[in-house]
Amino acid sequence: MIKAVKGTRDILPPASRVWNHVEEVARAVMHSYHYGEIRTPIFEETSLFARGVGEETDIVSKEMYTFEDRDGASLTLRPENTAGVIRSFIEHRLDQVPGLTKVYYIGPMFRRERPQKGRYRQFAQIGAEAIGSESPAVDAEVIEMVIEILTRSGLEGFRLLINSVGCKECRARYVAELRRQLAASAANLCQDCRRRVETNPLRVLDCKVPEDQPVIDALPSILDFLCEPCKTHFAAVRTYLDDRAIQYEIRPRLVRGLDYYMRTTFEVVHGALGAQNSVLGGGRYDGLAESLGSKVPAPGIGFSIGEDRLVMSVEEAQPDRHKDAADLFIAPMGDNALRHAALLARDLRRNGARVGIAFEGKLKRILELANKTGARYVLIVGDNEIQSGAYTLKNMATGEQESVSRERLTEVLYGGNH
RNA sequence: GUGGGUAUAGCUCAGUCGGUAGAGCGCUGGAUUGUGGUUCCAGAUGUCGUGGGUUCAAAUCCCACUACCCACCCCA
Repeated sequence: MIKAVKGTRDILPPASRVWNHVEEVARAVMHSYHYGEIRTPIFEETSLFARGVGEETDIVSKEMYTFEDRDGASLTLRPENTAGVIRSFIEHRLDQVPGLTKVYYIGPMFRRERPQKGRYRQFAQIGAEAIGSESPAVDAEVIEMVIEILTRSGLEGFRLLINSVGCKECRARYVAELRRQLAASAANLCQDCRRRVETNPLRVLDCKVPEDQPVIDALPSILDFLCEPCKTHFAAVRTYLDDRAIQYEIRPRLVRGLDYYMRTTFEVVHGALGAQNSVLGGGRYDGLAESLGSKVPAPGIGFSIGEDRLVMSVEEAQPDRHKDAADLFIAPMGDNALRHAALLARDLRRNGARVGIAFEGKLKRILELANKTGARYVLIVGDNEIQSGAYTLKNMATGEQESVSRERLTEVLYGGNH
């Protein structure tokens, strides 16, 4: 039997309803913040991610789906979408378009990792980017927007974590200091951390090995190393979040994995996700456009929600809020009735009702089916009903039946008295 | 890439000391000519993950492999 490849999966109805719901909420919220949808290709030149995400990151060094095109070009399935959006921004000279560039995307990303709870090789992200301003007010609005999406999706019990990772200059000073202190206590660190001291000292900060915690606790906070502009920026972000009464926790240890982040970084965590407790991550990336070849500065900030994880968390909160069920299920008695019922179903559907129709089977069987699928009403259409112009409408919850005209049927379905 | 766990019906799982497989749910038909849910009756579905070994005999013991899950690394 051919099965879905490792780390990929089918989203079937009715579970797909939750996905639809989450996406509808996200679109509505982002439209209300005046974001427009951007659709970029699902694969790009490999060099885009190497330069954008960072050559040394795990994503680029060992997780990309890279393949050679027939003409020899190296292409890669996108592992994230910020680099693609910035590429598009530069290519189409969106800096020339009046106002901030505010775009969102929903779609699949690909990383060749070992799958586990909340982690897939093909996964979906809902993300947004606001490009063209360094203002901390934009940071706050982006965070407000993403919190709005989570809340209106029905997510409960999540926590917002924020931090500032500084700019090139102040982070470099901080990293140097970390290296200095960690080198001194390397003997007390786990294998991974000893390696991290060389590769990426910031990662030592969120090491989970208990034995390492004393050393980590003694390390300085990056917030004490921020230069004046970065300090001011972070303070302003916090003020704007306070204005909105958005609850957050400052986590100086919060480091994001992608190289391009600077200044504001944030993350939302939720308990339903196992070891991958992060529902979304985001941050500011002021130098990214230039490093991808933009001749003009294009400071930006964005986030991406792990849609798989959000859906998982929402399901945890409200397991059966989204049921698939027909408003009306039509039971035609015989071939004549089926032809009549088909036209009736079409008209009712055009008016927005969710209508099912039984193409075969005895009435008993059809009622069983309607019952199992949760249909609210069954309409029995037989030759005598067609002739008399009065159908038999059965309320499946109460078992009551009435003889209804076409007008009365419409009234029951759309009249709001049910 | 590393570690641990699991693998028996569509799903969730039981299966004793090695004697050739079961339950619940679901599915199909009937009790009911055009009336569902509850109930009753009947029925179908298995490469016991794959391959090998031990044995008169393997779902069960041994070996290898594969898949899935969880965790590490890292991230959404």
